[in-house]
Order: sequence, then structure tokens, then C-alpha cells
Amino acid sequence: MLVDKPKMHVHDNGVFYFYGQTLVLSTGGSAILTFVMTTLSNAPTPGEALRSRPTMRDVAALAGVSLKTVSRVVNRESGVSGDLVAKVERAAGHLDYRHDLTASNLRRSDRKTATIGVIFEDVSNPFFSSVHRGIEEIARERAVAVFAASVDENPEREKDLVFAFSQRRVDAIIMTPTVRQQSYLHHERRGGLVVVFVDREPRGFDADCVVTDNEAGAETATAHLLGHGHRLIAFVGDYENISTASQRFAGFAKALRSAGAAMLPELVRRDAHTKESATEAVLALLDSPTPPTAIFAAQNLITMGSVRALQMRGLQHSVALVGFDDFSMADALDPGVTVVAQDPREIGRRAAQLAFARIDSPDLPTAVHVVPSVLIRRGSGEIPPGR
Amino acid sequence: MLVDKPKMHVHDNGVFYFYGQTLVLSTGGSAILTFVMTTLSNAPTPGEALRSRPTMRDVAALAGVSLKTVSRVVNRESGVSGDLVAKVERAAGHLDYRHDLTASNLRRSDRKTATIGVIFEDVSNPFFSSVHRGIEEIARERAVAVFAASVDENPEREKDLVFAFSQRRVDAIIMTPTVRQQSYLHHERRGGLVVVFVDREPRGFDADCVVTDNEAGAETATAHLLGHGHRLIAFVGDYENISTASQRFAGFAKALRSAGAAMLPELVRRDAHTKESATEAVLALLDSPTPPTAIFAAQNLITMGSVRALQMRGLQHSVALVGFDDFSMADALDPGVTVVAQDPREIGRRAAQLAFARIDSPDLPTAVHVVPSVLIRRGSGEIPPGR
DNA sequence: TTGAAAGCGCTAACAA
DNA sequence: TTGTTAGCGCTTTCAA
Repeated sequence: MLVDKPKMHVHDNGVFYFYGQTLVLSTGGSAILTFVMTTLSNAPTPGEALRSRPTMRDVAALAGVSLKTVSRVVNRESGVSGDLVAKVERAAGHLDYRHDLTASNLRRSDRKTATIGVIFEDVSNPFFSSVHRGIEEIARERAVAVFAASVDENPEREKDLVFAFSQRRVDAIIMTPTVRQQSYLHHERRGGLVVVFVDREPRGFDADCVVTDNEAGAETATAHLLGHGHRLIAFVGDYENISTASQRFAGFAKALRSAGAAMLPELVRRDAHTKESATEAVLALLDSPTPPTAIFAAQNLITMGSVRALQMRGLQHSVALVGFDDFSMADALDPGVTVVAQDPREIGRRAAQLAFARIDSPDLPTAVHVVPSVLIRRGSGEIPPGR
Repeated sequence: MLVDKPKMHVHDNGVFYFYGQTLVLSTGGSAILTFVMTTLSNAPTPGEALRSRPTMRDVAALAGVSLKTVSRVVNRESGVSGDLVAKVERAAGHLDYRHDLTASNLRRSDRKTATIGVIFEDVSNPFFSSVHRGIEEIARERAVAVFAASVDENPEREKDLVFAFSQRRVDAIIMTPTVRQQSYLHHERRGGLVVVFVDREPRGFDADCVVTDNEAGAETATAHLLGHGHRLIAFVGDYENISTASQRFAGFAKALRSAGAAMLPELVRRDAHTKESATEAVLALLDSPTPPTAIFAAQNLITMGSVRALQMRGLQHSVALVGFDDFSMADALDPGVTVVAQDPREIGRRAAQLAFARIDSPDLPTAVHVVPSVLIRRGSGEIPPGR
């Protein structure tokens, strides 16, 4: 179906299409013509020309100098006369020359691509997106570009992503390990790839790492609840094979031991991973014959899911809650949610710093940076045990 | 300071360092030795060997075949005898060979790097991190790696990032435009770079684009408040030069006009951008001589900041609020926050699909996809005008 | 200070 | 089916 008007909006099943020359309707649904644009531009179209990019040779020819001189100017090497520099820059500007970093890297002796890869469980999890942000801040200072990807609980994907980044010759990979153990990375490291871990420590692989003080933070959280008189404290956490989850569980157990409180197996749920599964787990706890008077939620999504469950039962003001990891609007809830806050952006910054430090000096001893967590009292953690 | 134990944790000003052989103390603060690890591994250390990566030539030599045969096997080309395929694969596995995509790309005729770049205002903004997620889902299907970076209100940085990605020969850039106009991209496009915009439409550049129906969504939100009897409705939005912000303002104005309601300039704030500035703006409105009975917050951070302001004045149950763009825990607040929800993940998916469609067929007419928004009633938007 | 030749790791085009 | 040669766009090395 062709339309003579150059551009238009068409409403179709809730979706608009806005095409240059062709009006496209999806199948099904009654199409409604919404309005017609009449603007026309004579700027180049997306498919125009595609004449191949100018190379250094083209610039050299236009400037009347040798290839090598252009290379020197582009790389800002010293020892080129100001006259030639100006000539080359004019020619490069005229041709819209773009230095090809991939070709440059191929020939260069240090073989650095000024590119790193980041692998998270999920780039859209607020914790990880903040870490990502922190990494970017440091990378930016070195004009390093950052690949980012999500593993999504798929263990094969961790290896695939490492492989994909390795094939693209990244200088370093910053990652959250999910696979049971990381010794498969030894091969990559022999090839000169730097690997830094964030959030969780690797297994079977000695490398730089930045983590939160999970055990101490969980201990603090639990002790906080114990201090308010709770003895029926539930633990709702991630799968045991996730190292942070098991460390947080260890902190929980340690606090109970220190207080001489019993750990009640029926109040321990280590199978929550998403908001939804956490809601389910907490509902089950609340509806059980021995409901907890307090809950320690060991991860941000789990805390959010726990809030929902408490609200569903109208218990948000009666059952105490402390979460691990802060989240957006935790302070705006009623009651505000008490959390052990991490500093994800700082974690990201440090991980990037460690990565670049090792790129610069491969022989440094490996370092594990533990970033402290902070208890933030907001109300939910200060509720006393009911009756 | 040297220590004989191989690894240790040291607590110093709240930061732990965990080094292979050297105990490092930061300056200042009382250092407390926390515990000592005794594990020792004989796996390769990070700085080990760095013997250069094996190339196809090495594989060819080990397998006793020619370079080209290895290339054929690595690229899964047909026409190689099973015998040689096995030989080559064995040799490649033995050497931990990694195909160098950067070198491959340099020589290949299509010159595709299987890499795209994404440029957002802030990768840690939940809206953008979800868009990022959507893009990744589609890119994953094509084994394409994704660079992600933030502009951070710095207009120069938009161009710098485009430049940085262009230098790395990405196949496409998916971006949120911030600079006043995008005609500088014509040069890049001539070189074959595909550009797709998300969230905001570009100016001075005809390209594929995926946006939310900002004007219609804002109109719906405002009409919703008008329908509940409000006439003193405040608009709190982003800077005027951001196209989404002005479209949402247009929708706001349109709804007022349709209802025959007056637009009160003193209730319009178009200078909010962050959570904090929104809180300030809303506090000023609430404390003014003519406070609004309802607020339309035109962006996710602004809505969050508005919630905070209402809570600070204890007005969250008296002044109505509708936000543009959903956010985490909006349903768990008291009252739940009524929003016009976008579908960021879907926006990301479509943007990626558009990008790949254009990579495959550069001559398609440009398309603007408008993804519909949905009003979600949660309580805050249904509060009637007080008294 | 400038340039010519070689070659980074790979694939295209062609030959055997 | 396999291999040889040339060369992608650039930097290195070395000579002028």
C-alpha cells in the first residue's frame, strides 16, 4: 500500500508507524489515520551513498603528505611541523575522516583496544545499573568504551559473554560470577585478558575483586532486629550457590548465635530470587502456624517482594523488616524500610580502578576490596515484636 | 610493610584490602587486622606469562594445514573434509585459540563488527536501564555486543560518545538525543553508520525512532485529574528543550483547553530535572498562596521527588498526583501512585529491531514507532480536590 | 622532520 | 577440497 504523502502517523492496534514514503499497516486491527506530516527535508537519507569511509591514505593524498605523517598527526605524535599538522587536519576535517581504532589496535604493539566488557546478572537491576554507572565514570577518564551484558541466570551465557568479549579483544572484563566456578578463565588470562569481579567472589580463580561486607552487614541487620526484642526472625534469601546469599546467611546465623537465639529452620527461606518469589515465600511464612515477628530480606528484589507481602496481609506496621541493599523509594514507603545499604556506584568505581591498575601493571598482587555497608533506620526495622 | 601470610583482610577506615602477598594500609585511621586466610592456590597468577595469544597461523601449524583451512573451519564454511575439521578443532582447543573479530572485521567485505553502541542520559536511570535491557535481548539473538554509555546532561559528551563508537566501527548507534540538533550525524551516516533514536525524536536528522506517545499520554493524565474535578493542576516537568518534556507539556495544555480550564502560569514549573529539584519545585508550589489541588509530574524522577515533597507537607492524601512513566514500588506507596506507564523494554526491543533492519537494508524508508502508554490507577490520581 | 617498506590477524579472490 | 597470494587500515621499523 503506497501513499503519496511523504510521512504519516497511523494508529494500528495501539502502535504508530511513521514512514518516509510507505504506509505500513500491521495485520489485524482497525487502522486509523491520525495525522499527516508535510515536512520534507533534503538532507541525506539513511541509505544514501554509503561511499566507503575515507582512510588515512585518502587524507594523505588530499594533504599531499605520506601516510605516516597522517598517522603521526592523528596520534598526536611530536615531531611534525606545524605546517603539515595544519594541512593534515584540514584534509581530515574535509573528508570527515574517522580514525579506525580497530585497525590501529591490530598493528599497535600494546594491542590495547581501550574497551572493556561488563557482565552482570541483569543490567536493569538497580544495583547493577549503579555499579555500571560507577565503572563508566572511571572508564570515561581513560576514554575507554564499556560493553555491558546480562547473564540472566543462564550459566552458559556467562561463558558465552566472556568468549564474545574476548573475541572482540577487550582489555578487561568486570563481572559478577554466576557459574559455579571460574577456572575456565585461566585460558583467557594467559592471553592477557584482565578479569575483575564485583559483588561476588569467584571460585577457583584468584583475581581482583570488589565486594560488600556481606556477612558483617547481615550480622548488623539481624542484631538490629534482635536488639529490638525479636526472636522469631525469618531469613528470606537467594539461592545458596550465590556467594553473597550464603555470606549473608552466615551473618544472619552468626548474629543469632551471638545472641543465644535459636535458628528456626521453618523461618528460613533460601529459594527467593525475584520480587515475585519473595512475595510468595513471605506470604507462606506469614500464613504459617509460627509466623515470624521480623524478617531479614537478603537482597533488594527480595525486600521489595517482602514489602508487598506484608502489605497484602496488612502487617507492614506489625512485622519488622530489614533489607540488604537499598532501593529507590524505600524511604517513601509507610513505614520507611530499614536497610543495610551498599554503595554500588563506589563498588563500580573501585572495580574499574582495579582493572586499569592491573592493565597498567599485570604483576600486582591480587586485591579484594571490601566496601562497607551501612544500616539505615527508617521505621520498618524498629517495629517491636507484637504481643 | 610486608607480611608473610599469603592473604589477609585488613580493616581500615571501613575499607578492607585483601592482597596476595603485601599488606597495604591506607593512610590515617586505626588499622584492625580482621582475619587471615591461609588458602594457597597454584593456579596461574593474574600477571602470568602473557605469552601472546595464538593466531590462526599457530593453529594451522599445529594442525598441519594451511591458514585458509583454519579460517574456513573457524567460520564454519562448508567444503572442508570432516577429517580436517576435527584436526583443526583439536589444535584450536589445544592452544585455546580465540578468533580475533577485530582482525576478521578489518578484512571482511561487509565490514560488520557485530557491535552496536547505546547512548543514554544515564544508564542507571531505571527507565533507560530497562530500554538497555530490551536492546540487549534483540542484540543477543544476533550475537551482537552492546556498548552503553551516559551523556549526563553534558552536550559535548553526546558527540564525544558518537565519535568514540564510530572510531570503534560499531554497526549502529541507538541513542537518546540531548544536543539541540543532530545534523552532525550526517557525516557518520555517510560512512555507513546506522543511527536509531529512542525516547526523544532527533532534530535536523531524519532517522528511525522509537518514542512513547508523550502528548497523548500527558493528555490522558491531565484529563484524568480534570475528570476528578481538579482545576488547579500543577505541571512539573523537565527543561523545555527536551522534546519529551515539551510534548508532555503540550498534552497537558491540550487537555486543559479541551476541558475549558485555564492554564495558570504560577502552577507551571518546567525546570525540574532531578528528584531533588522536583522536590524543591513542588514544595514551592505547595507553599505558595495558590497551591494546586493536583500535580502532573512529567517524568519518573520528578514523580519520585513530588511524592517526597507531598510527604514532607503531609499532603499525600490531600493533593492528587499523576506521574509520567512508571517506577519501582509506585504501587507500594501510600497512596499508590497513579501513572501513565511507558514500556521501556519494548521501546528498547523495537529500537534494536529497527537498527538491525536498517543494517540489513539501508534503503528502507525511515520509521518512527510510537509505543502507547497506559494509565494505571493506584490511588494518588483519584484524590478529589480538597474542600 | 619525513617517508618507504613490512606486517598485525584475518578473509577475498583465485589457483591448483 | 585445499592452498596461495594479496591486502583490509593502520603502526612499526628503519632509512633518507
